[in-house]
Amino acid sequence: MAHNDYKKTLTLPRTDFPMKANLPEREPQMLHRWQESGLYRELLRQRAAAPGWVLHDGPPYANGRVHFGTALNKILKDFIVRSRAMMGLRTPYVPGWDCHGMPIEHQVVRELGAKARSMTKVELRRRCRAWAERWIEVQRQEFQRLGVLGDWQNPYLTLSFDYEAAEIRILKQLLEQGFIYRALMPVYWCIDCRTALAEAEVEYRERNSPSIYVAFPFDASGAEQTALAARPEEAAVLEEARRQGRLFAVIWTTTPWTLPANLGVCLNPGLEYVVLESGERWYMVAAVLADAFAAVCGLTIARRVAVAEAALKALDGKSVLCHPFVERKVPVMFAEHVTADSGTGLVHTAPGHGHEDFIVGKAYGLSVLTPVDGAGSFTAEAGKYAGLNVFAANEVIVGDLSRLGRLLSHTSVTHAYPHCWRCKNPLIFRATEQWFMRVDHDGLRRRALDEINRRVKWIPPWARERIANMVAARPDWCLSRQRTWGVPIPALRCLQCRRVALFPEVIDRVEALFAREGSDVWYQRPVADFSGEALSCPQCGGAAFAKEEDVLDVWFDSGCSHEAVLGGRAELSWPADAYVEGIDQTRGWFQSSLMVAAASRGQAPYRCVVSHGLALDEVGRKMSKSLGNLEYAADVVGRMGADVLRLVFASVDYAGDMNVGETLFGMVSEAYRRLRNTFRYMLANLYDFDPAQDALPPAGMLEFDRFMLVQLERLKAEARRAYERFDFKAVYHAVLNFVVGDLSSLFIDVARDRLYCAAKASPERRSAQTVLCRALDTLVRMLAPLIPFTAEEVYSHVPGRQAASVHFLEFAAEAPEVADSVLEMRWRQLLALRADALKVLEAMRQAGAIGASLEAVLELGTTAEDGSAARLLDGRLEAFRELCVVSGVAMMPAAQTADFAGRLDGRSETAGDGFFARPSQAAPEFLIVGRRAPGRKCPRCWVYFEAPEAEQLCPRCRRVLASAA
RNA sequence: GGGCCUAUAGCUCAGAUGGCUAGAGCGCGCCCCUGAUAAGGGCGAGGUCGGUAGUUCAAUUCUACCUAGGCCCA
Repeated sequence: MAHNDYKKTLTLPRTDFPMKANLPEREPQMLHRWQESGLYRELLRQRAAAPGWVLHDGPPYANGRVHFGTALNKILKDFIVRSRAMMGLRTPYVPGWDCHGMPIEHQVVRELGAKARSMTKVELRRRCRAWAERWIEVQRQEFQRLGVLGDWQNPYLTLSFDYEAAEIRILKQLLEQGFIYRALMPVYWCIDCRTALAEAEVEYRERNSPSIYVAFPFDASGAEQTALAARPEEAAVLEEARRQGRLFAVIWTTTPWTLPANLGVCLNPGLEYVVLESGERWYMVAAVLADAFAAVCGLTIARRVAVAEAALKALDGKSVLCHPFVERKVPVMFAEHVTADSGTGLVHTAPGHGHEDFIVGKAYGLSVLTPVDGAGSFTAEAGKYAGLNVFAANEVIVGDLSRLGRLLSHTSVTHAYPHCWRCKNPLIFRATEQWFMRVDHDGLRRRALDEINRRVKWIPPWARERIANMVAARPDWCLSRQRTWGVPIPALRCLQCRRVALFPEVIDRVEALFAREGSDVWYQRPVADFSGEALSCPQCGGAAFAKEEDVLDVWFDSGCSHEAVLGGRAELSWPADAYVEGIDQTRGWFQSSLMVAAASRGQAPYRCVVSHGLALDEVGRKMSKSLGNLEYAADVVGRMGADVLRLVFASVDYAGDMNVGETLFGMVSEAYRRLRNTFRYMLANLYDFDPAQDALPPAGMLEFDRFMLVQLERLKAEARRAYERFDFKAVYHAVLNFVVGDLSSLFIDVARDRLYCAAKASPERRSAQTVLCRALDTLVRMLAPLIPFTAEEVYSHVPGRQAASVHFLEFAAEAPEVADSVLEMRWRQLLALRADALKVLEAMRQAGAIGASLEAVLELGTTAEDGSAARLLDGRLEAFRELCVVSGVAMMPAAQTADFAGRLDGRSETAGDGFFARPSQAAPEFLIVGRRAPGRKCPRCWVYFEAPEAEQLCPRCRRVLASAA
């Protein structure tokens, strides 16, 4: 036989599985097949009897394409749903969309331009609906393309009739329970969008504001005051100053425009105050801020008199101050929100323009003055400022203060100021009539906190404290919006007394009509269809009503989803097992859902909340259109495939923000190729293997192969634990380490000789194949939740398939029978010895003595006198030879070992005529010597051997061929 | 200003109750193989574990403060 003919006698790898993934083309085909075969439905059918586990989808906003952030969220959800399914659970997943709200209305109105103004609400709403539906379709396609498995044919939409009806039903329930009230209260107000905004719709941006110190004169005409100073002579001086109009209380503000609405000045009861003499005037400020105040206002202080505590107390609630430019006496009040951080320790208070101001004002019985309309212009109540825009008025007011001698300092500050999240314009705080949900009614806040702290599991754990802090501090929820695109609040206004109210019986009719015809009916039908015949105003008995047209906050829409979706679908259940959203939803959906559920059901709507960080760009900047670094999922998927994008998200720690860029993509693409190729190699060596027939029981396998099975068990357990705690990066890294470290560079390298050269059905080859088959089966299941397309493709080539799709399977079962700690320990030692042997071989290679490792033989010596070390290799010399992939391994006589030890003389390596030697680092009693292999290379297996010239092949290959013949 | 969080090799991640020369994969450098081949293998160089102070026989691991960054709030 000619030399190169022996190749035909080998069992070389063989497979159709392509090395090149070509995911952008292959994945859509796979997706099509899944859709055709109804994979999602079939999976649920197969798990029909299994315990359910529900991830409730937080609805993305139906506007725009799917970018990295949205993709990250859906992919994490898919990891979770798929991995729970592979734990044997029944995991229905109903995706949803948030369809109402300002962003859509904004876009639609902008596109319509001037036409929008002449449109009826119903027409405008029709456009908004069409807009939302268009984007839902786009996103639906894009989410599916990412490989996200769910009920895409029947998603939930907040604009669907039944959803709107459910939402109205919850509103009614909350109303009847006493949570809903209407009040005049300061709220964030966007003068551009002309609507109230929820906390969650506010974003803080840097803004330049005026910074002014304003003097409020003490009322000179008033009756004699309590002595402000303790010492009689000082008190007399101050009283004299007051009578002459030379005594002032000083406040600091950055919103001059709120001064027309000023109704008082707040002090902190815990602070000490002083009165400073400068020129003719006396100024009252907090003691600790006195110097800073004087410096800012450029005042020279002649005298400093402490204000007596008792005198201060006596001022409480008394209208002893004059408004700086309006004919108005205003009281001194005490409030804890006043701090000594900045300003003067005295705070100008306008109940119509500030939350704390409102609360203090309420406590002191002040009215709520709001001389500003919805467009941000002063009303007649503001006197001479009527008609002015509030921000434009700043300058005018400052000018007036200056003329009147009330302005002590005028500079500007740059600070974080609330802005509208949609139009990005600065907001104002303005009291308007709004609908609210009362957070402290019926112990709601306490119950919500109880749920947060005791019942719900938070991942990562610190998310608990965050939401708890927020809920503990949150104000009542402003539910109403003066917009068109939303679920109408079915309130009626009495035409006689103008009182606005919600009536349960009206809501019942509304609910029924919404369920049948959608919420447009509110605008289409006459009021009588809702009010019924007998309705009368509880205040005045009036019987004529008009419809109010405020809509519900979109956060209330989505906050009801647990009820509308989990409570309304047979395959789902309440509460959800998990909510999974970005950490920003702590103030959004996590909270709105919780408030609604805790109020209506007394319980959180979720058992567990997983929150993730933001997807940032390569250098850690937030992705945004304006920066031009916004990446769309579809672009990456079209370039690299969904599985690579998914693997990217699987590889990083989602608890924090992630820098997602080309570096990461490059790295993960490489890892993907590595995984894919190893799969390919495993498949290629299993083409003639039927696990049912050919697999060996562990007891029948080679020691080394059994050791590999033990490693595989460890991986299995690790991955399972990682999936259980939603730690996908741990799965990713564990799998990659196993594939690269244990399989590719170790097992495959070592077992290759057996796979290729041993007889096809020989135990040593079947043993190796059994390892490959079990590893392949385990890995393909383990990775299925992360890379569903590739896993399916691999699985379709796996011998002895048990299901039509890998996604119907469960994670590989544990195999406790392979555990063998003695064997494991022994092979760890052998591997350590191998690592040292490889260093010897490397030294030989560097010196040009060998190329391939089979060109070398090794000799092992042991310096341990009792010979215990050598026992490690007892009967395992051939196994160790395979492990090192050399042509021979032998033990050295003691005398020779001593000779080498002498030559080494403590050095880490030595070389001489035809040998390289080094002591083992792992097991110092061992000494390893490498030499060039004697004899010649077997043309079949490439192992060097010594034999008479007549023998072409090595003894092993001769045996193999003889047995085959 | 307040709350919560993060900071380990160029990159992505490990490092349990504090304890030997801090690990892995990728990338990088050098080399090998050509029967996984637009593959595969070996060896190697990379880290004062954000900084400072403290507790301790001993700190990446505990405490305080600081710096940088993130989210949320004022």
